[in-house]
Amino acid sequence: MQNSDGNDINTRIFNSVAEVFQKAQSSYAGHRKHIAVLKKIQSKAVEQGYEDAFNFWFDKLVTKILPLKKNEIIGDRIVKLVAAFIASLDRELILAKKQDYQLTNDEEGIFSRFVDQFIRHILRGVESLDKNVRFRVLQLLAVIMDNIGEIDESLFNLLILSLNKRIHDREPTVRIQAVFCLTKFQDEEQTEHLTELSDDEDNYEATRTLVATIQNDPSAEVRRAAMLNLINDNNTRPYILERARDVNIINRRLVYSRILKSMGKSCFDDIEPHIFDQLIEWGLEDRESSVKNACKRLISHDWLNILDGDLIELLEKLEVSRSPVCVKAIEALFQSRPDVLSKIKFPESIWKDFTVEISFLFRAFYSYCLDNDITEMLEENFPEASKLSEHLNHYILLRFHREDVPNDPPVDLDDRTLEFIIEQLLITAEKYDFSDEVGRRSMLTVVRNMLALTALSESLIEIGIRVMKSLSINERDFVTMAIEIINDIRDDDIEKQEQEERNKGKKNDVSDDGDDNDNSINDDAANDDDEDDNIASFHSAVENLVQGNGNVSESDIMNNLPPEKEASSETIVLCLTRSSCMLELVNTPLTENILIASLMDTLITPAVRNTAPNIRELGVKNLGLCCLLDVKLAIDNMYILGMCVSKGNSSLKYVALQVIVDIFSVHGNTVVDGEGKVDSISLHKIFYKVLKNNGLPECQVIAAEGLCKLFLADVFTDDDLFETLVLSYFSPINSSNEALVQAFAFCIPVYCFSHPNHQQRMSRTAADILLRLCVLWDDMQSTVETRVNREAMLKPNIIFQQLIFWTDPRNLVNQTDSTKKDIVQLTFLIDVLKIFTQIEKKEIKKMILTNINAIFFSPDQDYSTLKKILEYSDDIAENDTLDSVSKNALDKLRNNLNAVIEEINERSGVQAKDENNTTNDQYSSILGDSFNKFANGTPDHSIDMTAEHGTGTTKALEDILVPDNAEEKNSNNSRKRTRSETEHDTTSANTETSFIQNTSAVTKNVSFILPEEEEDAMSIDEEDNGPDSFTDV
Amino acid sequence: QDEEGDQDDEKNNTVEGIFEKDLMTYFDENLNRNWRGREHWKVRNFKKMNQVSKGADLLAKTPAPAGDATNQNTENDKPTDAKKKSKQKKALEIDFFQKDDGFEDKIFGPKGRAKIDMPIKNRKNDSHYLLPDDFHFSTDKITRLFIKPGQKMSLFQHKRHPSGDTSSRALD
DNA sequence: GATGTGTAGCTTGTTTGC
DNA sequence: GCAAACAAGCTACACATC
Repeated sequence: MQNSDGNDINTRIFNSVAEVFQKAQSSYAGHRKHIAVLKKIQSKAVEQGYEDAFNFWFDKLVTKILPLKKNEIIGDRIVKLVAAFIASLDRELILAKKQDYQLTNDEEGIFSRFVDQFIRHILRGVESLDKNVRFRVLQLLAVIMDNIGEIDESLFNLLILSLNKRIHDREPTVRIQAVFCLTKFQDEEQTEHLTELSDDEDNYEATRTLVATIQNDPSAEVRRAAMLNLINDNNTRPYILERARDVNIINRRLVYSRILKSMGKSCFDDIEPHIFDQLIEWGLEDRESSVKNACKRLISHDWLNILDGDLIELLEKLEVSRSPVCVKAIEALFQSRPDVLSKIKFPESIWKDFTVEISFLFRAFYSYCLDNDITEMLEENFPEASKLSEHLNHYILLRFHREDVPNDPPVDLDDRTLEFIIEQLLITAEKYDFSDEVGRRSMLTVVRNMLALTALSESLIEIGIRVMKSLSINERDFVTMAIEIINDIRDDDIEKQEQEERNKGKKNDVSDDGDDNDNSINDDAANDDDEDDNIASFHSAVENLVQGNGNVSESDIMNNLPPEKEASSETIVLCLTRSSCMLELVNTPLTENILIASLMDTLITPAVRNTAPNIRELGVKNLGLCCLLDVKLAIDNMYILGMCVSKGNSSLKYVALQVIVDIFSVHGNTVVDGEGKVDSISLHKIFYKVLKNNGLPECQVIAAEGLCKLFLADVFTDDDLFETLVLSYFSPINSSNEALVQAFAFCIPVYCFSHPNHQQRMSRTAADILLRLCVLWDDMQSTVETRVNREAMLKPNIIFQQLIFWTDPRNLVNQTDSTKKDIVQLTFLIDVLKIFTQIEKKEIKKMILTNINAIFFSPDQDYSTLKKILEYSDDIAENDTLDSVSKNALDKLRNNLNAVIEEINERSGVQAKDENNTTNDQYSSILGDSFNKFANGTPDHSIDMTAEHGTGTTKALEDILVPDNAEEKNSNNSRKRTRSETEHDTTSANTETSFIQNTSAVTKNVSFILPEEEEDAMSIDEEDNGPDSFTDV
Repeated sequence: QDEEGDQDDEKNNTVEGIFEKDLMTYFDENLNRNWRGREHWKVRNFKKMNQVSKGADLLAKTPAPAGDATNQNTENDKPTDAKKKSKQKKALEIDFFQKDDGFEDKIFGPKGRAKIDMPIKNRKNDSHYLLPDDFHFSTDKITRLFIKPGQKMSLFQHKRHPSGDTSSRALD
């Protein structure tokens, strides 16, 4: 080949290819043509023996687009061009092979050499330092992956190696492309190497990598790419569907709008039932409406259409009796598919042939029509009440007295099914129209008879009682009927026992009951070391305090001898279940409800004394429900309830705690602190202890939620207890108690934003909370070994942000124009600035300062307070050595403050006459008055409040205000010292002692977080007498 | 200013007591996204009261943090700037005819292993980036009594006395 | 890590085509 | 009559910058 000719051809190839690229970069428009041209250039080059030259220049030109950013459209166009070119070559080859053409010129070899060279070329950039290059390389690989034919093993290995590295690339965009590439290897590997489906390590490698990625990649988009491209088979499906709870909204939505939708009918067959239920529940209960809507659409649109609009079949697939969320599903369906709604009919012919699905539809349809006032549909489909009761009775008979049913139904329904149908009918009945007296009476008879059945399940008891309530004339009528049923059940049992005794002879058989009780007592002992003592004191407490137990002696109870004619424990449970369901629906005071008082004597009080845990718990619940109806009863039983919480086993604790909270919710503080009453401090201590005890997480949640309720209701107003509450939210030992964290995450902001007084309480305690947590965090960083444990603790900057948000007056509801003047957050800031010097770690100082500008300032706020903040921050700026970031933040704060203060000065210039002669301090007194005449939460007010609650933490908080050693050394700032000292005079006589107290308070708090070191350290109250204190009452 | 005063009066007359429900939905909606709490908490505007309760905006339009006034004055430049930027972007074109010999070396250049990989600690996450169980705390849940869920307290009626012993009277 | 800007992936509403 | 196609507008997340 001649040199000049060679150069000429070489150049011509370069120019031709470059020209194509040049044109193709500006638009997708001519791509078809460009590809044809490229092919022509290639084949001509090959003809002339310049195959390598073509490949060389092609690769060289593609290199040019590698550094282009992700969003650069030019890059995408060239990538598309390359992909289309390769795809076109590949397609031609396949077509040729199929049609068995003679491949004259080794097209296959040309193609594979081109591809091989191309891939090897761009792989040179796969580990480039430029992230864009890595991105483009993998993007190119991803788009050509489907069309590269067969590649040799060394290249294959190189590719896999590179991809497995890039799946851990620093950049999410690169990882996404790596995922795209890897997905192309799944299918091939499985078909190539897998004859049977197994999770054999080597063969499943790509899929395994993708599964690891879908779960562990920090980027939502990468997980999304894996989710949408992972092969969907029995092995991988759980990992894909699990993404219905991905933290990312889009990923969750895609499970419903893409994954499940595309699965079509196989959703019902190929997904495990419990996962299927979960998916529906997650979807319909999602916090995000878009996810919820996607799920609703899937069910009511896609799935219903798949099943040709057969609603019953859809309900079958949803397994309505298994998953309670189906109620929501069908509601959504009714709402979005009026066409379906109008087709639903309930002719009388099917009334006796109800199935699970039909009965569910019946109940849901009725509720929907009722809620939406669709009277014509109600009239058309639902019969008069007497008919309903007749049908209900039919199914009750089938379930409980099958022998009495004359004609056995064609289909044999099992007990569970029948109970479900009965439940649906009862739910319908609760809201049914019983204006027809005949219908009402017949339904009442049916329901009363049903409630007398001892084999009735708990859910049917509950709904049965509710129906009875709705049928009753008044509450008295309702209570009478319920108690009649309860008495009958008990009397029957006693009669039965007597009968048996008469039959068998003697009472030799102490039977199972006694054994059961013994066992359960042993169970209790396992839970608590000193359970025996507890039971003793428990019983004596019952003895002394439960009303109307005059005649039973302690020894009777201790010996566990049932009084004569006592019903069996099974029967007692039946009675207690019914009575608690009844009591839940009663509202008239006990004084007007003599029957319930008698129920207390005959059923409830003995149950509270019972040694069987389940009976005792039911007894306490019943007792609690009665206490809600009578303040006197509540007062009398506060002590025993407190005992149950402090000495009982976990489930008794759980119930009793709920009862105490409910009593407070209903009766307020009248139940404590007075003659013969339990004092509130003791009860506070109980709450402290439960809240602290992370061995019983469920009880912690009740304590937390309960305390929040009571604070919200302003029943509790103690600052110390409140601080404890907030501290347990942030405490790392509770970080794994999700329910607790979520309770606080909801309740604390509701509390803070619902009333200025609430926000002020937060503001008063916030700085101390922050300081304690900073100290703890610092401590944990140095002492705790594992990263995971260290990360259980929130970083101070997050805590600070949170506290700033909670104290921000702009978040208050019921805002008035005085909100702008609110200084509740500023007092928090002042407290923080005061404790700032106590913080030693630069790191923490930085975290506080860099967030300090989230504080809200406005010229409407109190001048002297703003001025004070400025002075404090000036002090810090002068005396602290800060890194530049902290300093910038602090300067920004000072600038903002200066601007606001300046604005106040300007405004007041109109009012104040001789402003030139007035010092700032004088200003403060003038403006302080005039600017705060509307604001309730002035600094004076908040100080008053503090003084009012001057115990425990508050003391500690005041102590914290005292400057620490470092401050004293640095005492050239006389102004600051003077201020501190002045304040200090009002709170404590001796600086030295205060300082010591302060350190001890901090230490003490540390042990609160790590309770194993000091048992009662959580209780900030200094003089906690320990567990026995409650018995001293 | 006068307008605000009037609105406030109106608020005080209408809001008191009546809008317990509105307050409840207000809290439910605004705290919806922060249910996970702790590290997943994010600052977000507590704003949408207008839509929740009919006319009365219980939450005054939050005054924008300092510099509110400056927003409207000199804003003519910004849109043009944006347009310029987008034009500049579109103007980019590659000269495929230019042969730059050092180009490939720059791109494929030396491999500085360190920076291009994700830190090891980020490669595995025990949460698997899944949400925790949702316990669905809501105003509805917390206003109900524990053992008598049919009975609800009214927690959001605004009461005068912080001691408030009788103010939490439970309602049906 | 705080901040501001950009953008993917919808959602909504309207039009157009089969 | 329904679905596809399209623009306009929205929001959570990602990216960029300091």
